Amino acid sequence: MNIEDIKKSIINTVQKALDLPSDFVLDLDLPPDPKMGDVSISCFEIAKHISQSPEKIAAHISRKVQANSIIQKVENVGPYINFFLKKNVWFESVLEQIYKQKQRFGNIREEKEKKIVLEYSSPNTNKPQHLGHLRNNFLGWSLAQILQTAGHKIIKVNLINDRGIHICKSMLAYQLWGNNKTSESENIKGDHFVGDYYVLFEKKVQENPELLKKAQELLEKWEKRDKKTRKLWKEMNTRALDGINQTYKKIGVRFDKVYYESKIYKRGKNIILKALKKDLCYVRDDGAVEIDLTGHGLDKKVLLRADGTSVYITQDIGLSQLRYKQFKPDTCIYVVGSEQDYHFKALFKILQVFGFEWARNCYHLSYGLISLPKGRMKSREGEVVDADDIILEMENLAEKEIIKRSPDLDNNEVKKRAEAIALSALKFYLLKFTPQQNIKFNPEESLSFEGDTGPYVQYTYARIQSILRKSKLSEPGTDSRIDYSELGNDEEIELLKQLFVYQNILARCVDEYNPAYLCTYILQLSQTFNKFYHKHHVLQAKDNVRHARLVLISAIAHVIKNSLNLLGIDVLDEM
RNA sequence: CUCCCCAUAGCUCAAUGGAUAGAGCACUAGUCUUCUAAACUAGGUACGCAGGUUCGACUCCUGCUGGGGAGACCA
Repeated sequence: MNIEDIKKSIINTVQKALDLPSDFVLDLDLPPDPKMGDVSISCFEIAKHISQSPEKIAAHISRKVQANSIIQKVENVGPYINFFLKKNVWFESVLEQIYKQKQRFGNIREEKEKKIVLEYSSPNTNKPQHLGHLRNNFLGWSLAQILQTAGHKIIKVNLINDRGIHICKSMLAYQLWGNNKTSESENIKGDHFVGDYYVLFEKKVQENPELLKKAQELLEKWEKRDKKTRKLWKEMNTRALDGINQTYKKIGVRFDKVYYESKIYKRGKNIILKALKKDLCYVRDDGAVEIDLTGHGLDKKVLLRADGTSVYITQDIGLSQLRYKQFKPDTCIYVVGSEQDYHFKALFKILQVFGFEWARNCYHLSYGLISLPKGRMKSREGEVVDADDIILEMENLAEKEIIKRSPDLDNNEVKKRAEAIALSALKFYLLKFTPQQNIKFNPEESLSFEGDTGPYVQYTYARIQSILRKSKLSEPGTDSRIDYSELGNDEEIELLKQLFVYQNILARCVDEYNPAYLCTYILQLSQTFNKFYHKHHVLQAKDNVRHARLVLISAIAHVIKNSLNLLGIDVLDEM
């Protein structure tokens, strides 16, 4: 018997007791107080269906439902039916299912498996990534992992914004003040090297507005494929990308397909010209091509400049169509910050107006901005929390903590653990917020390894592994000798309940594109385990209890590992 | 001026329209000769304001106040 069978069986007893149609949807809840029961069903929906008071229905069912192979007893509290389950059956079902399914545990196959193009990251090649990009990268990666558990095929896509006025700004600054330095000669990571010139440009342009014109001239030269300009562009771009890719590697983020704006930016133009012929948009008096979206609750939007060149949205129109042709996905998800909410509303609407039906299945996963105590992050002024810097800072902190605890540890092992712990703290910190929520960055909180943090969960996992190692049963298996009726104290029941609902949590993450539910969940699971740990012994318990508890904690470890991996976080066997 | 997002404890965040609104941080006092104290235990405080829908609202709707973002031939 598995978890699904148990749920169905409980629901079925209620359906039968009331002669409800078998497709009548009933959901199981957890009662607020464990003393009330193990699982519950509320009667409000049933009451609507059979026009009786929910209290009467609950009372009726609690009298009528008999104990069976799963249900111990039934009680009603007002309009709620509370079920007490037979502990041994319940524990055995859940724990053995986890043991059998391992990393597949909790995965729910959607009826229709979809092909999904997931665009995330999309960096500019004129600067290194900062905290906001990390949020994007972590969200995108985690979401890809989570959606895969539902059987969806995910194509992770990156769009490198390697062209445009912002790129020319750093190029111009280098031309003027670079003195032929290189990132190698200065021993600076490529993206930082380029980013420094971008910041320098923005500083100098304050004193000398003429520089902006020069940057625009440079852009024109670039578009005309001027040899010297292209050479400089290629050099600086290669450096910047090299640096960005190093950061990707460090944080464990990958892509299935990478697009370069410089290669595809002209693509949207033809689509717009075709739409023009069909009168879906129009040429303004000054020659620019515009679309009127006021009928759709939006504004007018320029699609092509008077000189025929592309604007930002032009290339997005082109790329979305290109990707549709290449992959024929069921859904496209764009992971992009909330400051572009309007842009994507307009983009999807324009595509629909142009007759691309698939645009209805495009979705902008908008996430909130990160602000610093001083205010908004500003790349152009260098007022940012740099991604590489904060990772390094956290690794150093983690290293200190590790050495404090294990002074004799091998240096390589220290480095390895420090990296895992630092990234865990950072990833967990950024993922535990609901994506839509803005984050007020608090340096101390984010650098912490204690409390509601990734390392806390990792620590819980390491504790379990330590017990399993000492038990000589690193993988306590299903065994007919295991007597699950030995389990049943408050902490054990609470742990089992949480394992029981894991797949519901995961399903919500899939449905709502939201990894944060998993964060909340593993924190709670870890807390409950740590309470159990302090109150009850595993290794010192008598034989049959010990064995059952080993299976329980092993199952918890599996679920923690699964969850952390879905968040892009590695576990450690020792900390 | 218009549109979008947000408002919960001193601070940072949780809470599929349902039972007594939860964590962490900070503060106080405890717990390591016992499976790793990155842990645990005990202390108390909150749904911005005003209406509405509902058997039932932190959750949905309207208005207001306050904060953030957008409405560029920037990306």
